[in-house]
Amino acid sequence: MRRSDRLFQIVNYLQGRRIAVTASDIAQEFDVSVRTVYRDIQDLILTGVPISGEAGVGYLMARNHCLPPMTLEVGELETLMLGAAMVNSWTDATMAKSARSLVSKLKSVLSDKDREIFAGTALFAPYSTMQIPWTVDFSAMRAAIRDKRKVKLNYADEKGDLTKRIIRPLSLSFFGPTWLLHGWCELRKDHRNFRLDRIQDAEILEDVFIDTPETSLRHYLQRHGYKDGLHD
Amino acid sequence: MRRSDRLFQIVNYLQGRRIAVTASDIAQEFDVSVRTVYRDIQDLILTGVPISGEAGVGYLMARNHCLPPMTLEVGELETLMLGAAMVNSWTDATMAKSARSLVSKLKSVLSDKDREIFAGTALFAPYSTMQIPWTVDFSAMRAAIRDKRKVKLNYADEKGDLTKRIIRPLSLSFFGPTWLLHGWCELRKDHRNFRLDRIQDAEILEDVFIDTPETSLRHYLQRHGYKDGLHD
DNA sequence: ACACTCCTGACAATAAATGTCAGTAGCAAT
DNA sequence: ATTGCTACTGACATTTATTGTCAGGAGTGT
Repeated sequence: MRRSDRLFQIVNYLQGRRIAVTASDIAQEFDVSVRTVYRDIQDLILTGVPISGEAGVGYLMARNHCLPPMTLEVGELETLMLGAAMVNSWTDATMAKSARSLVSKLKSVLSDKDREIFAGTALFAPYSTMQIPWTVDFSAMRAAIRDKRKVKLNYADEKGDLTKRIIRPLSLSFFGPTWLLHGWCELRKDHRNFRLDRIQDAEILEDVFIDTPETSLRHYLQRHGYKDGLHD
Repeated sequence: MRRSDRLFQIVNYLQGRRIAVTASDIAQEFDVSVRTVYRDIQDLILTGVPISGEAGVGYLMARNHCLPPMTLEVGELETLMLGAAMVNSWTDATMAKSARSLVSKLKSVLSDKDREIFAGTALFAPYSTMQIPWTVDFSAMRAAIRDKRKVKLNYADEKGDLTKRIIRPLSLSFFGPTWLLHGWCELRKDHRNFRLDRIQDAEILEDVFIDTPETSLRHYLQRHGYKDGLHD
């Protein structure tokens, strides 16, 4: 095994671990000496990989994703940049921040010639006056989806009629100029979509839900033949 | 210089060249022997870099972009995937294809654990019934922008009134649920934006334009304090 | 045929990486 | 304070990988 391959695999190994890993563990895993592990870790840190090590504890690494060298075509890179611009303009402050740091990282690894090409691509996704504003906390809602927390909504339908309901939030979908929150509605006992701009109020509850086949996102997507061309 | 660094730099060197480059050129550029160059090229090809070599000619490489190993946070990778989904759903078939191949490449380098995390992110950008359809050839328009070709438009404004005008196309901007073509309008002698869905007809002309300070995109962006947070 | 290139194997020389050993330091528990 | 458990570093002999030289083969165009 080439050293550069081993370095890459050490990073993946550390990321797959939730608790600290000692140099001795790594040495055994990769069949090298502890001294070599110390050298490898030092080189990884020098190239910017965020590994922290504590005497008596071991090594820890934040949950990042290391991508190996990749070759992208012009169109793919344009997709990446335009996509980031769209996320920056059409999601919330948290995701916008991620989009900006992603672009910043890309720019730092692209050559000057590559950067010139982008200046000439002329594809933008600016902040848009056509956006319909929403007051829901996007990140909090995402956390509720992830942690399977029920949410109490005050929702105004297209006629302006208000309803209160408890839902199991399952996903968020971009329907420019707005977003839809998809969930299982306990009031209607069925799947429903809610436009973020029509949610008057959303309270994340302590109640946690467990997916059943009927109430799950997977079930809904399969039943409706979900189509964005990217997900399986 | 480490060998892995040199390999990466050889790729960048080849991409910066429009005509074939001999092993001898590369050897001089990097101060190594020709035999070493042959070995390096072979290793690059083995790892998937698309280099073609012809006896008597030299080496050629398609205009791709090689990214070195990168470390992305979860949010950045989510941005990337959601962005690709947005581009897939809200641009044209050409860019959608690039988006799909980008996602495919990413999936092929992500670990199984990483892929699980994405299954749980629950952020989508499906094909949307709210999209306002357009008949303009998006890719042809992008080519006109790139090649600085004037375009003859039949345009219907919001009242439905038709005008014919010749413009210098400068950029495309996403204003979900539609796109705007920005250009210098020769009829109005000023910058104008045109919704793609209101363009009845667009004919790319053979006439080529040269930017002047007044008519350029740069000028317009500076004058209007363009804001998307990603471009300088 | 000649010129110009890519390509490969073999091997001595050079460079880089590795493992062993010794020593230093930090943190927590006893 | 001592012990146990770890991270850390330098030195040096040994091992491994890489490099350059040399020789030979092949393809394309003039």
